[in-house]
Amino acid sequence: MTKKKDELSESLEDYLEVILQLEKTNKVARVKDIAVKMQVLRGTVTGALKSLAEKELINYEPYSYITLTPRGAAIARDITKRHGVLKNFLFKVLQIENERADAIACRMEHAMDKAAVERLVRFVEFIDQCPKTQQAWIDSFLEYCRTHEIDHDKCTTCIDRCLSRHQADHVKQA
Amino acid sequence: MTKKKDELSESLEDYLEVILQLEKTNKVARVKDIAVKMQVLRGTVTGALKSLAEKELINYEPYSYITLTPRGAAIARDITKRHGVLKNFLFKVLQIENERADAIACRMEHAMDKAAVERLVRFVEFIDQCPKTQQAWIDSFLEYCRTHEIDHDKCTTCIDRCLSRHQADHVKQA
DNA sequence: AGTTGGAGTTTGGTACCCCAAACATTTTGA
DNA sequence: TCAAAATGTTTGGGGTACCAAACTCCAACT
Repeated sequence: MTKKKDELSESLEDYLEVILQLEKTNKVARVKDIAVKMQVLRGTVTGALKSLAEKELINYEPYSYITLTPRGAAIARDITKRHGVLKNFLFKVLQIENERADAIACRMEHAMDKAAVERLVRFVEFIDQCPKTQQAWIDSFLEYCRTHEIDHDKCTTCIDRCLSRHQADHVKQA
Repeated sequence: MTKKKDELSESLEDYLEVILQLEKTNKVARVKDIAVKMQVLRGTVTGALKSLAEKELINYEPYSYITLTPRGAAIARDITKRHGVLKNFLFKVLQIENERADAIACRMEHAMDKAAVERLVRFVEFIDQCPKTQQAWIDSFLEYCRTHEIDHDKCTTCIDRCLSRHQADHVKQA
């Protein structure tokens, strides 16, 4: 039926993301604001809006406000989620500087399919919940980035600490 | 001087990557083979080659073989490295199925800057070397993906095993 | 109400990347 | 050696995405 031409270009995905963001902060999205966020001229925005309207992802009448349709909003939320997940991984785990993490996430978010995003969510969750990793392990990673080596003499105490922490946490909950 | 217009499009980056790959396996790159790998018609390849030749990234004479210039080869190797790192992470760590990991890596590789790639390399290295993670931890992650929860009762023994393994490895090397 | 300036749109142009199909060259193998 | 076959190139056309600048609309202010 619909073949597979439901596919949006990366650019249009970005527009949806920005529109959602503007709806949240400003109630409605205006061409000028979209243009600023997308770093593009207003004329370019008009073109993109027509395209999105054709696909029934936004409600658009010339000279009027722009709102997302339910389908558009769903896609926008999905993309925003990807963005958040990726940025979180880049920033919190890989410890890439905030702005840059955001910029990279913005480009990477279009490359992953649903399953991959889901996997990454689980992965970050797992780091956060497995007693062997958590923040202590991420801190060790930062150390490793500086020194480029692991001091195996320290590992025993590190693992011991990990065990104590786990037992403490475990007792707290019991 | 050169401002920042050294920037290659994602598409041209892909062409360089493919040409490098073909140079390795076939000694030289031919238009038809590039077309197959890029999933594009031969005519499209010719256009891309002209573009790359203009930027002095390949040696190109009509109807003749194609080779990378030193600059082109350097870029191609860089992109190939990104691709490998990403695929490795997606496949080995996130355990995304081989083909799909490759396809996603192929799209993500253009989004990361040098520092981010470096970080990811270190990250995978670190997982592989830190006694608290390594393959055992990755296996636990897979388990977590299935169950969506951590069985904290098992953590103590898991950490104990980790300690033993580390001590065994450490002794081996001493 | 009339004017004016900001917001939105249109138009014409560029660049990229692709396809289809006609065309040119090289390779091949009979 | 000399035509097919395979390979490579050109041409014309389509889609997207952008800019610059002319233009239209609307709303605010006097």
